[in-house]
Amino acid sequence: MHVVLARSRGEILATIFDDHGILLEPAHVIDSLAVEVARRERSARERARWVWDDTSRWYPQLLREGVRVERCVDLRLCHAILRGSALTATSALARSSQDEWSLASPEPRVVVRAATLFDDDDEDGAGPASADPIAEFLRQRAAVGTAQDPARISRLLSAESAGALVAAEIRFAGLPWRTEAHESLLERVLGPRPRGDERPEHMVEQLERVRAELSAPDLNPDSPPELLRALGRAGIQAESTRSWELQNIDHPAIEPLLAYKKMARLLSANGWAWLEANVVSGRFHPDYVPGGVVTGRWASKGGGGALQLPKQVRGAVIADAGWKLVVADAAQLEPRILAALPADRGMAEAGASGDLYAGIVASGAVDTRDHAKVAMLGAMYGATSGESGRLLPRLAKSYPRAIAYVEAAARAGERGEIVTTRLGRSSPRGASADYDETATAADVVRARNQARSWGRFTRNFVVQGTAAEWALCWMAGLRGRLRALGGDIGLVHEPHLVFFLHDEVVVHAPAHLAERVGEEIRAAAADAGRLLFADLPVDFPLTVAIVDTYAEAK
DNA sequence: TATTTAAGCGCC
DNA sequence: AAAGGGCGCTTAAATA
Repeated sequence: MHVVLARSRGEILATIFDDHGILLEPAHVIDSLAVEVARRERSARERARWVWDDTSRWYPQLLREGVRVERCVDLRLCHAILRGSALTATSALARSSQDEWSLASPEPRVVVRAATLFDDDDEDGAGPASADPIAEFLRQRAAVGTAQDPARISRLLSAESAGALVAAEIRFAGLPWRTEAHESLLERVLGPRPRGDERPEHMVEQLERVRAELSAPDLNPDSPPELLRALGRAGIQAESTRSWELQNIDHPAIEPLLAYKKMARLLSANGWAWLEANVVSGRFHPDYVPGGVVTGRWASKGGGGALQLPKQVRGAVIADAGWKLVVADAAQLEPRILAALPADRGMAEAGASGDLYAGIVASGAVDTRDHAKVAMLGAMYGATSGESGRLLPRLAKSYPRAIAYVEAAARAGERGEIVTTRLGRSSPRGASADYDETATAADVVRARNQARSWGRFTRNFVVQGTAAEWALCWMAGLRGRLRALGGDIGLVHEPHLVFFLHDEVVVHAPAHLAERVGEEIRAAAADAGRLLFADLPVDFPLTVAIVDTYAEAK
């Protein structure tokens, strides 16, 4: 059963359809959404799927009222997939022109109130909310119906929508963050917190060494052009001031300079200011954007930088007393996806031992584990030169199916065609790099480079996008399993997801349930593998760590 | 002065 | 070691 929710002049309307899309109850006003949702969610018989324009506009309020939703359809996210997918390209939806459903989600206003984060829901705001969700719901069902294998795209839509629920729940619950631990880390690395915006002590010390070694007493190291000039005057010919380039230079100024840069990064990205802005009541609330990346990966927004939390500060992520963090990481996910996509049995076998790269060495394709890794990265990203490019042919010889698969994706992109992930997310169409007889040699070169660059994108798209689908299925399944394990006593009282990082999840769990959480995470990973690849002999092993602090994992 | 772009670096 | 895919954020520099 589907319950389509709409807002109209301050009221909430529900329209109910059965699983075949037949109208059961016409639109009627709901007095209290939380009461209505809670009632239907309790009914084992009904199995409601809530259909709404945008999960981030509906679900946070329900969570604050203590109500969880098992299943939903996020019309905006599903629309984006259906509009672009090769599997539904002939549908009316895909052939229609851009409309309000194609637009990005409007910015929900967020205010800090009483030391808690709230979304300041603008209930009558513009955006998709003003469009008719019933018409869109029916249009999307029709689009799915045009697919040759509707189960495939349906699975993707379910996973995408479940991901939106997960993102909202993670944001609501937050990642346990110990301010004192973070502060003591900052003091250890940077020195005491300075007044105002002065440089911390330890940065000043390193900077003075740099200035002395470069004979540049007034150097501002935060200005790349100025730094480059100072280096030049000291006889250092650097192309840029990037750390990895400076690393190779033998000069007494380099070591303190790199130390300074490292500290400057910590200070500006995750220093005291970050802590004050992003940690509220012992929780960091990641602001994920499901489907925010073309490949289907999540993006994040806001100063929290959820997807870029440096390893350096993860020691501040500490489980509550009596609780544990269960950290699980899908080992070598993308190479395994690459093996699974074309059912490359040889590569799948290489991964069966647990270390895919070691397996590739054992098969004799390359000599060392490092070579295996670099060669695989080259296959997935499209290396054109260097060691990676040289190793690629050896990989192609041993694993022709896998390499042919990504090569085909690259060629398709170069021809201006779209490519599609396992479950049916398609790449955008690249700008065609055509040229005619009037083109100069430079134009031709430019067009060719552009085509190759787009080919590297489509090559990576199928792997990264399918890996993202796997991760969505993994989390969606895990979410259900955790709720069952927790006994439905409330999100933050049960084991619950608190962090996600492309191929890694963190669950905050009562200590006595931590072992069982680990088992559920593994079971969910096995389910995800089957959801994407049925009974193909490819497994997706995990490393699972039960820890008190995130820094202990890996 | 305000906004946009580029450099640099963090994550996968 | 630093090539090749995807991001977001902060700061400084460039532009309006």
